[in-house]
Amino acid sequence: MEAIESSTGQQDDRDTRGALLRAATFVFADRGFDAATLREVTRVAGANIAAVNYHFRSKDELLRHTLEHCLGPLNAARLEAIGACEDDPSPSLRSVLRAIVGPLVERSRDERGGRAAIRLMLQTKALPRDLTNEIFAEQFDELHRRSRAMLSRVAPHLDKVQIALRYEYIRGAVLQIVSDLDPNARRMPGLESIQGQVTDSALVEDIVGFCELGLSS
Amino acid sequence: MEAIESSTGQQDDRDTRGALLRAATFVFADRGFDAATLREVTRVAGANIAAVNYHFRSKDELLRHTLEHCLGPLNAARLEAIGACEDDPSPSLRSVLRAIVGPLVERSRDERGGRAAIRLMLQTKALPRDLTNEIFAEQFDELHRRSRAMLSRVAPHLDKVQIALRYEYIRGAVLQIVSDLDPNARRMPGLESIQGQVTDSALVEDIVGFCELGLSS
DNA sequence: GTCTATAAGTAGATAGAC
DNA sequence: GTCTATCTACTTATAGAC
Repeated sequence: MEAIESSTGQQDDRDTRGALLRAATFVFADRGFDAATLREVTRVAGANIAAVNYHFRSKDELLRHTLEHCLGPLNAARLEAIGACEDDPSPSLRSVLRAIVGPLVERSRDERGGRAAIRLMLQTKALPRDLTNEIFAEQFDELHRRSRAMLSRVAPHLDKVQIALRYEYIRGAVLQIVSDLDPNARRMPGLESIQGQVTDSALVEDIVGFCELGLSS
Repeated sequence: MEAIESSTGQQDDRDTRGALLRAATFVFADRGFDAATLREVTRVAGANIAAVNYHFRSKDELLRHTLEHCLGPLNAARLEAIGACEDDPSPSLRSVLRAIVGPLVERSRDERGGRAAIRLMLQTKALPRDLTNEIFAEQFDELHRRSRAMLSRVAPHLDKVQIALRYEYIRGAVLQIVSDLDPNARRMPGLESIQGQVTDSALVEDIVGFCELGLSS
């Protein structure tokens, strides 16, 4: 019986392997992969130091599984949102932008995996490595391709290069504001009025409004 | 004579202290502060391992001086650009956006310190620490305050919160595209056409155009 | 100012008992 | 599967000769 449960890969509660994944998500996101130690991860997980090398092979392999564990759900939500646009016979620019922006903003507020996923995305952008580049390519290349294709459909006056550039501006704008709103971010003078007051949906609408104008010609 | 030159703080060539600063800029930016070792820095600088603790006190203090060394010139260029707008009796939205975007894009292409400065900014955003937060506050808080004030002047239909949000979107868009164009960034399918062809000035004008529309109402 | 040698600590990984 | 104990390697930092 336990062998069957173990083989599902969805037994992330109570068992050591799942506890290690959740602890690694938190510790890697908080301190960075290089500064994080396996001892810290196992302490948070309530596991023994040797458990990491039993369940995963190495610190690198733990990072791989951790990224897939926390980026997978985020990616799935974003793909579903874009998929809904693709199924819409007459999508609007605004609805496509909501699909691109919404899932990121909403999940970034989630204490569990969402916020950590954002931090790990920023870390990977700031410190590219072969291991993480590979994982991010698997996770996000299809999403970005389909997102750009949808943007092209609803903004047909822009050519391929313009779409690619502006899609990056949109991604950058979202990541910037979402990381500003992270409770761990440094207190920026002039942003205090934002850092606690803006609701998710208001923020999404504001970003979408900005980007809609930016794509309007 | 040498004592006078040493006291100017501008003797970054030939001497060990300057070589260490330049090497640290490169190594910290490339591998990240935590993964970088002082042995690697001193090897690149052609100096001895003990030189770091003689010229700086510790790895942390080397980081502090390195950040000030490479963020200072970038910050000065950005402050000068905003200052020119402030002196303009009737500045345009476009000229203010150029002042915000231009120096970052232009310097990001500089192999020497500019590209490293961008990478270090991204790392600090992704991995906030007391030490770096403190330095970034000293370096950039005034710049951001004055940039937002100028945006308010040329976009008077937006209130303080809207200005603060949209200033973050602008910063995010610039940092995103600039880090995409870093030769060390991962090869993103769909961005190949951009990663080698767009000129600095064309890129600045494109970002400025996008943001100008985004601020237009 | 620069070097060698080394101290003192901690990292990831593993062997082997249970 | 989980634990203790330990191995090997590498880190920052420093003492002291030159």
